[in-house]
Amino acid sequence: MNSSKRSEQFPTADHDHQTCVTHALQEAEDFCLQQGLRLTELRHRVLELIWANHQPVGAYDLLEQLTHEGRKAAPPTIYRSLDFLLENGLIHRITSLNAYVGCNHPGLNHAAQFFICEACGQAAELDDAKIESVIARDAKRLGFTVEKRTVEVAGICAHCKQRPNP
Amino acid sequence: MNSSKRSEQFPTADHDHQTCVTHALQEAEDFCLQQGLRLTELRHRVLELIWANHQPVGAYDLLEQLTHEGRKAAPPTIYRSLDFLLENGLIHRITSLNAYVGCNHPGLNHAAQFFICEACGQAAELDDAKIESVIARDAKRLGFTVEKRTVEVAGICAHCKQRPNP
DNA sequence: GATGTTACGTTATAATATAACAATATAGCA
DNA sequence: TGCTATATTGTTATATTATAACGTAACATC
Ligand SMILES: [Zn+2]
Ligand SMILES: [Zn+2]
Ligand SMILES: [Zn+2]
Ligand SMILES: [Zn+2]
Repeated sequence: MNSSKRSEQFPTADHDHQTCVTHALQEAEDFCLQQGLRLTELRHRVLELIWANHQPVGAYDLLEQLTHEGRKAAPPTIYRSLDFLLENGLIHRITSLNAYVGCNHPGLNHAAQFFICEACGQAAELDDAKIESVIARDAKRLGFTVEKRTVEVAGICAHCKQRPNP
Repeated sequence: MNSSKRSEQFPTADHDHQTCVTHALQEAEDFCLQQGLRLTELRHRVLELIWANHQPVGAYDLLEQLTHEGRKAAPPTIYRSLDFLLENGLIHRITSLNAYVGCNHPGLNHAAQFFICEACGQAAELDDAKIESVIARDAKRLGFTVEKRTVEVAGICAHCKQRPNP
């Protein structure tokens, strides 16, 4: 039971991450094919780099990796790919980190909550309907129409609490 | 009933904002006196500028206002004041806007949620224990120790829904 | 008043993101 | 096929937000 319901757990050190990557890329390819979207080589590669691990990664980190691969790349190169991936729900932006992470449920454009470990840098994506309903209730009381939610919780994950130096 | 329980409402156009300002500044002065903190002229002025309205304001906006007042100011000037005000719970940073807004319950270092109107730019600060408890429950399930919460909801406030052009 | 500490001034630079326009690739069609 | 409109990427410059580093001034305590 290493990979079942992984999207509701904090990524563990021993999980089969290659499965995460191939699954995410496959889902992205399927989704884009289905939606008539062009997952170009660049966009595919950026998505792959983002999925290298579960740590949100900065735009300029990605940019550096692209240039090290020999590709001609400038800030707009990476930001345009990020925009495409964001617009189509394939990645999330972690506002509190100015960083980007792969989405566990691509294409849904769903609300998500993130728990981010300050020790190992990993982020867990949750989709807790309860949080959404409480926010919706507050919004209703205020007469407020919700457009975008940002729920990001920083702290220390269970794994890092056990290990002093991750 | 214009100003009662204002902290749980979206700031209305007709509310007596001068009361907000004087109350906030008075509370800040009292708090700093009580805690042995130095609310210097600069810090006091920055706090006052932030409380000019209920719209989160950017650091460089504040900086420009200071320089227009004839004060010698550079980015560190304003960021150091912001740091002081943040550390002592007198203001909040709105991560999704890179902007700063006065705190309704200064000194408590409490968790807060923000509802931010994309039309008028105003932000309402809530302190919904329910949201906190749901987050705490998720954290417990994950074995996650919460350090910092960011809950920011963007959308359209009731007032702006009624008026097409605020 | 000497001394240690805190706050502020000043210059430079880091980190993140976008504007504007040119070149290229792709898709749809004559 | 070749032509044309559109989408994508390349390129250069710049905007926006934030911090590093170091010096000076104010303040407090003795
Ligand atoms: Zn994984
Ligand atoms: Zn961790
Ligand atoms: Zn007010
Ligand atoms: Zn509004």
